[in-house]
Amino acid sequence: MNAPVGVSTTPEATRGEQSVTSDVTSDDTAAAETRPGRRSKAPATIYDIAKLAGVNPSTVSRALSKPGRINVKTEERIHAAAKELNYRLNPMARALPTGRTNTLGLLLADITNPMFFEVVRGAERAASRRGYTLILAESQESGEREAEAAERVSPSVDGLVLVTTRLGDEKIQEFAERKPLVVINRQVEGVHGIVPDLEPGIDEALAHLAELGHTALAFLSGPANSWMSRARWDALLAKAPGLGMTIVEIGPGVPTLDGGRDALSRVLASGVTAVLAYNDLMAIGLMRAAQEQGLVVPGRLSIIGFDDIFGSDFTSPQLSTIRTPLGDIGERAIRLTLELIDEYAEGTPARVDASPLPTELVVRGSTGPIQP
Amino acid sequence: MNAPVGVSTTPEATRGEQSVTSDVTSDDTAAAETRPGRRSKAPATIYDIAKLAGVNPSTVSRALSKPGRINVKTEERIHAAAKELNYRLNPMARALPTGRTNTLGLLLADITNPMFFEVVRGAERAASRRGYTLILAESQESGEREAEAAERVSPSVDGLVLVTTRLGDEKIQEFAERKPLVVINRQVEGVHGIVPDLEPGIDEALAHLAELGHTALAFLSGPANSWMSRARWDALLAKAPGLGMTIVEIGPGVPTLDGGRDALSRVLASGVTAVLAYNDLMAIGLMRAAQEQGLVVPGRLSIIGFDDIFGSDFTSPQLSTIRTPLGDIGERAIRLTLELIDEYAEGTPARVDASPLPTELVVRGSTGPIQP
DNA sequence: AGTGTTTTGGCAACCGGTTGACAAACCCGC
DNA sequence: GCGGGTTTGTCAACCGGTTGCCAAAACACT
Repeated sequence: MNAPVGVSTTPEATRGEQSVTSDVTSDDTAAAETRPGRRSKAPATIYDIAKLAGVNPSTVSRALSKPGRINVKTEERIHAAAKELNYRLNPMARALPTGRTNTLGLLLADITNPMFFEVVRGAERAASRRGYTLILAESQESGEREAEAAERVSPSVDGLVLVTTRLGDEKIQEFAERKPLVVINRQVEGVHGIVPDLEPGIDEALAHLAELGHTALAFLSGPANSWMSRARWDALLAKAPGLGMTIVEIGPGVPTLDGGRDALSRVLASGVTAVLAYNDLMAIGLMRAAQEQGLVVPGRLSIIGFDDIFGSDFTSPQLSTIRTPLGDIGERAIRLTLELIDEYAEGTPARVDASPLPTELVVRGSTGPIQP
Repeated sequence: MNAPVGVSTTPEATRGEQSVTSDVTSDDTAAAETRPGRRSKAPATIYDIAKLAGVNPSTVSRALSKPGRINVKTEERIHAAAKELNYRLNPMARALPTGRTNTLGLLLADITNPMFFEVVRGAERAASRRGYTLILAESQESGEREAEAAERVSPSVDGLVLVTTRLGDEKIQEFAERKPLVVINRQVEGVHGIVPDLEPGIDEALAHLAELGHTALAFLSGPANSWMSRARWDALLAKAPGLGMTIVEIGPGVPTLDGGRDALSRVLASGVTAVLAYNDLMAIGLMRAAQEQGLVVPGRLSIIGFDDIFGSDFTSPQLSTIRTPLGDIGERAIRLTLELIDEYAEGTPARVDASPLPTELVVRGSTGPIQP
């Protein structure tokens, strides 16, 4: 009844009224000058270029983004005009009709966690290689804020990467069906995920501890909803008994220095001689707390972290840790996201690179022979 | 001669052909369902809402962004429709006519430097409080890449913050006249800058060292084009002699662990007993190199860093350092940028908060009495 | 010279919002 | 019941690009 039907428009106003003067072969240098006003410069548009080069705006558009589509001579003229006007494309104007922003969102739980350094580096590398810009957002380890951030960022990116997300599976799946999405350090039904291969690192770590004579281990687990914490625990649980070692889980805990500190009393009470912590931050926190109590590491307690973050070799003793190939993970996540975008746009099925991303043990000073 | 003049258009195609069925008071819940297809959901637009609510799109626009402009009854109906369609505004479409993206760019030299943690945190806090989203970009300590990043990010943000930029003054001024721009840790003629007040921290540090008996100091300087490195050196140079101490500059060096390491031989050769490094990373690098040579810190060499970054208390001994209020700096930079944006848009002159951002000495273990 | 084919460039619609201008509808007091 | 002032909602232009369609121009080949 009230649907707007067949509205007719009056003729469109003339967009470019002829600017009589300004001979095309203008006074070269003088052109760029900006007189007084405040921050004057209204950036040049393709319409300005078109006028200057004496062609249609659509021709400018093509000359600039479809090399070869246009006569070489014209193309050159247009490029010259663009340079003269110091033209730069308006990404929003381009995004509107095409729906592509050439931008990817990377959501981190906590910028303050050095774990993300290499992920970001790797991601940035892969993205810029393909001409994409990354936009980083932080969720402060809160699922709610993360959902909000994803919501906010989502409309202006072509794809999303969630790093060690705190979101629930359903929420993730929901986002995944709106946009190409990849999760890092997590596996969710129907969603692409990039996870390291824990096995080699864990095998080495367990062998290393066994060799040092440890038989009673503890795992300091991370947040209860952390997929990766669970994965690490599951792997340890599966392997340790086979080597004749006992292992207990202590946690969950917050994945920070304080989370590690807070676990000390439970660690001591458990009577174990070696601890694997969910991540390096917790390992370091635990180590510092132990040292403050006068306990010597590794004499009294051997400690192993996960990830090999920046700073894990600042401590004394330096931290032994199971290194995760974070840079590769970030890089691969972006590459996969890009594949998904192509798949969505062009129908070419994404090839997913399934080669393993192995972890490895880095032996430093925080592990040692069991006290006689 | 070839200017396009007075083009007339044919009637605009009907945007919304009446979708006969779908009674407005639709089957509530059932509506959201998405059938098969690939990632189907084409997001709802204000046109969809308009159709559903039986009003004009412009009314929808106003209902959504100008509360009060529209009859309460209609507004409610529109909000209901928006909710039902799970509408979310397309930021690009909004940005195009208004020229405002509600987005700010933050350019960092190196994400890997923990110095930026708190800056980013503070900035994020201030930005999101005002409904702005931050875009982080990294320049990897290269002026060229930084210019490129600024160039790339600039068109899609309302303002820019440069943190310890490696750009030249002219380049910075150039960007500043295109967009509201604030620099952190730098002062440039005609550009707004946020810098900490070095004096208190440096005074305390010098007094502390004097008290410990040191009389021969060195400053490990950072990159040659670092304004902040120069500022720190200048302040030290101005103060040290007055306290009866000698001071030499060793540098320039790269502002990383390795930069600090590499300076060791020159430090030892200089015969000083205490060193202030351009930043904590260099200080830690130097300390570690010294310890590897069997030199005891602080016995043989006292070391002070700058900034108090994450991890500066991981070392042993823990690093004494001159703390910079990084979070406040990030926060204030964003607030100022926002003021500049308002000034530009509404002409209300920006009020700049000029209260000092004092540094302070944090005494930990890396400084001690001079060896007898 | 005449016809067929390929290039080249212009036209106008479109992406999804915002906004100035204006007219219709409503409200008011007298 | 009427003039004047407000509200409310519609119209259409606009932001700055992209792109399908098409006609004109250029080129090729008999």
